[in-house]
Amino acid sequence: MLKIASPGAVEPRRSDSRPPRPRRPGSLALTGSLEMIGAPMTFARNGEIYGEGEPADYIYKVASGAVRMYKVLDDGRRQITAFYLPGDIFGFEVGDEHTSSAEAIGNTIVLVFRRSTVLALANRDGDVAHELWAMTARELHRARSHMLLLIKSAQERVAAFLLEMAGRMPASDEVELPMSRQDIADYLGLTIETVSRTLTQLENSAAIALPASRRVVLRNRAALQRLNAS
Amino acid sequence: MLKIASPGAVEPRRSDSRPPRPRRPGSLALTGSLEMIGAPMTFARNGEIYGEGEPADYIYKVASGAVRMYKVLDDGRRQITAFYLPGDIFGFEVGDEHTSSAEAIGNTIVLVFRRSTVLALANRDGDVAHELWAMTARELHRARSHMLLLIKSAQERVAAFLLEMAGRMPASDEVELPMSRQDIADYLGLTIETVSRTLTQLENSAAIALPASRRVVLRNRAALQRLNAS
DNA sequence: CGGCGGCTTGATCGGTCTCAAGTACGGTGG
DNA sequence: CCACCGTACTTGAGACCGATCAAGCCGCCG
Repeated sequence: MLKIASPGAVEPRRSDSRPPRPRRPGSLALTGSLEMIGAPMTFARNGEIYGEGEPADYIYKVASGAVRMYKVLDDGRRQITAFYLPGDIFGFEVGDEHTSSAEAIGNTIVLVFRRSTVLALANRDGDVAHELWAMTARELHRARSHMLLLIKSAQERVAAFLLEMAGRMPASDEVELPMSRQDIADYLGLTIETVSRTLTQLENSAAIALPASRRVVLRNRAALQRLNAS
Repeated sequence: MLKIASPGAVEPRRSDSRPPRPRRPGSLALTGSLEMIGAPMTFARNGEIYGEGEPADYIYKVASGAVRMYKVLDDGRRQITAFYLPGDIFGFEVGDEHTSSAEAIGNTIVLVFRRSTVLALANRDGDVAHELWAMTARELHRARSHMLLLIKSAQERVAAFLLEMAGRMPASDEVELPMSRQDIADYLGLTIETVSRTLTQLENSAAIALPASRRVVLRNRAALQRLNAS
């Protein structure tokens, strides 16, 4: 239990200077009650979007690509707490500082919003305030589900992960994974070898197919569900 | 990984009929911005306060005793997501249903508040709304810390648990644990045997003393901190 | 005194980690 | 177009930690 989880080989660099200036506008629909203009911002593969402890001045919405949010324990182990896919909003904090770090997984475009603007809006409009609260509650729900994941066996964790990703993707039977095996491992609390082995087991038992290492075809959802207790 | 976590031997029974009628008033300070009257309600040891999926019409504050909040996987495994001690507020949901179950650990008195009252108040007062949001955010923070726990070794988990409990108790060097080994195990994602063994290890290494099975003296906080990576 | 539930301790088993090669793939330069 | 390289991924063998199965112990209450 003293292993380093290689938090990205290449030193991450944000590909843009931080405080962004609106260029092409993008819209953030806070589930309808709030429509805002965001500045698009591009991050290179493994680029740091923000770090734990930094001031949380901005809120982000994934336009394309994918984002991992994580914490690093002081012995180097990394726990990924969430993946964010196109359409997802992240980086929103109640306090003034980010409580986790966020990085682009591949090349990624996010829309950026000033936190102060959103908070001001929430102060005037109760519906907006409720939206923000509901967002935090959804994160809480996801975190609790994730806790349940972490007490399961390797097979259950991987099966649950695949089902979760499939549910969040447009074409829901063929999943294109944006993240590496290491990312999956750090999300599931496993090692990369165990993730790899488990995937081949699932392939051998005809539950999935792996036409490419990052492309997963769900061949037998029922079998995956069965593995995935509750 | 197919073990039953004995979700309470005796069938839990609430010791009071559910919709409570105010008797002796107790106060709920929502960190200052909200002061409310709550009806005291008593639950026997292992009594169910509410179940997952039930309507979330009430909010609770622990007056005395302790409460466990948990989810049960369909194979019987139980994950305790949180313990609530005197002063703690729990049972608050953004949606209309409880997303977990809650039980009294020992004989417990809670103060009960109508959710609708609190929500109405929040609609009129932005500060109250912010308080509620902050409460959810604190829960999120606790859930994320708990996730980090679950990827650690048994020693680290138990050490972290003891430090957490000590930090939440009045006398912070001698901890009186209200919960059983089974509860601790289900909280930490371990078995009761591993929890027990780990405690004796910690005692043998002089990090703690165990004058009674539910009484823990923190004898060497530094050693516990050292175990507890980040 | 007996019985029972909660806790501890012991012996063995098994799943996941660890260490170590080997393989596939994508990009770069000749 | 192909040879080369680096990175990501897979596969194998062995070790280790925590789970499992099984007794025993302790404190409490009838």
